Amino acid sequence: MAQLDTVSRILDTAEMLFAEKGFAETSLRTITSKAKVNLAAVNYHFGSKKALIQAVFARYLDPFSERFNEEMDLLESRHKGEEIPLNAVLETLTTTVITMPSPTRNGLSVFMRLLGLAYTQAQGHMRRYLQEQYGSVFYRFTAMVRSASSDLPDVERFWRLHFMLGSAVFTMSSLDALKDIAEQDFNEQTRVRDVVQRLIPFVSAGMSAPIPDLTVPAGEQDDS
Amino acid sequence: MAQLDTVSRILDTAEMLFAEKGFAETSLRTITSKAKVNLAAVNYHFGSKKALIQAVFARYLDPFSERFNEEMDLLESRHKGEEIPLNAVLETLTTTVITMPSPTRNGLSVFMRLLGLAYTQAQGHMRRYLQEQYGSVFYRFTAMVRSASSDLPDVERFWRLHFMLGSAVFTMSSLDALKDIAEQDFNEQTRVRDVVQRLIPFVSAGMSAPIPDLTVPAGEQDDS
DNA sequence: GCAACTATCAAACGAATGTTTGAAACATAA
DNA sequence: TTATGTTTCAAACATTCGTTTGATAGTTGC
Repeated sequence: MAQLDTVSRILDTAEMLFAEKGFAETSLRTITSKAKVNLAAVNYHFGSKKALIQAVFARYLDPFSERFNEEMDLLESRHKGEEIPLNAVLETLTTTVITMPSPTRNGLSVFMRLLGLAYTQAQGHMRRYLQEQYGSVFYRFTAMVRSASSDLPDVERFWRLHFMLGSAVFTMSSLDALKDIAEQDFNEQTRVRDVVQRLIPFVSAGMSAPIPDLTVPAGEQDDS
Repeated sequence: MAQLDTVSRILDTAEMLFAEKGFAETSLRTITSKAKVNLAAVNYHFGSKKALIQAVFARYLDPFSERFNEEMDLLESRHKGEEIPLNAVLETLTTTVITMPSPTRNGLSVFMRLLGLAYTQAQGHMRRYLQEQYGSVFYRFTAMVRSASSDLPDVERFWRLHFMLGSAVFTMSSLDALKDIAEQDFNEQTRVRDVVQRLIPFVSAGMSAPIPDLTVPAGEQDDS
């Protein structure tokens, strides 16, 4: 019990601080002092700071990817054979995100922020870890998007998928700041699920936008 | 000459390394050794690391915001009195970005990557600096977007504006990697302007997507 | 040519970081 | 109890960081 208590106190505090300040900017001393555990506890229980970061992610992503896989199973079984509309695919993702029970009481916004950080702050080890650990879930999702937008040329869909990802990741990673601004400017409390539900029609419309004409106006230089 | 050489060698190297690894992860020693200048040179010429970071941004953003203001002047004079369509506003922004001469040969992707980092890695001083220094340009842009989408509720536009920004910054900041993948997967050379021209209809469609219903299903908890 | 200023440099400073150590406290089972 | 294994703890370790220092060279103005 004692070590479990220590372990999860570290995880809870680290998660909070990482989401708040980023990984490099959060020191083990800050974590351990705020968690009221000894400094050496992190290295004892996790091995290293890197391993702690991965553990924080794993606590969210393991149940998430499992649930997301189940939801995708369900979605496929509901549309057996027939084509799955893009909106259904997107909604499966977002409802999984929204209804995910959180390990801590911090809820969705911490998870979002962590995901955003993972993408933007991750150099090397983190990106590799996420790829190896959760790459297959992501691949399955993109495959569903592909068959849900079979009318799109492959190149076009490739870019739009990343436009979509960009909206999500970018918004997530500065979600708290944006929420503050929004609440200040519009006197209206914004819930995370609201942001996610605003995101859906946006990216959905973007995905089915008219395909642009890429003809280059004559006489303009090429910058590859 | 000698000090200008040192100053710009520092700026060039810092810019490259910042874009590559982030701000906190890039040490002055790495910068100065790669730039072949003395370690103390940064503090001598810039005063501090923070000031160096700001100088790197200023070298891009000063000419950019100036040009962008001019382009917005032009756009307004072309639509004197009448309403400016959203697409025109967006295209003004993107063509300014695309045609911006870069201080270094790194080009657009470094600039975008820096912008992305500024948004996601910036705690405190950087965000404040950008706000104080270039807030007015950004505000003018958002004002144009506002009057170009006057049918949208303010809150909705606020979030969509950031979705839009997210697509752009995220895509552009990993543009080199994405371009490589795209060329490898689709055997097709992609120019930066192509990506931008794909981006426009995407975000444009997103901006005029149907407004979502944010009703909370009964019996679900509130996580703000 | 001398003075005043500017720029470079090696070296050190103080603070902060992640990690390791070895002893102490605690728990578990024989 | 005794013995074994696990967890906590204060302290120290070895790096690394941004910054400062004081001496040395280089340049400019008179």
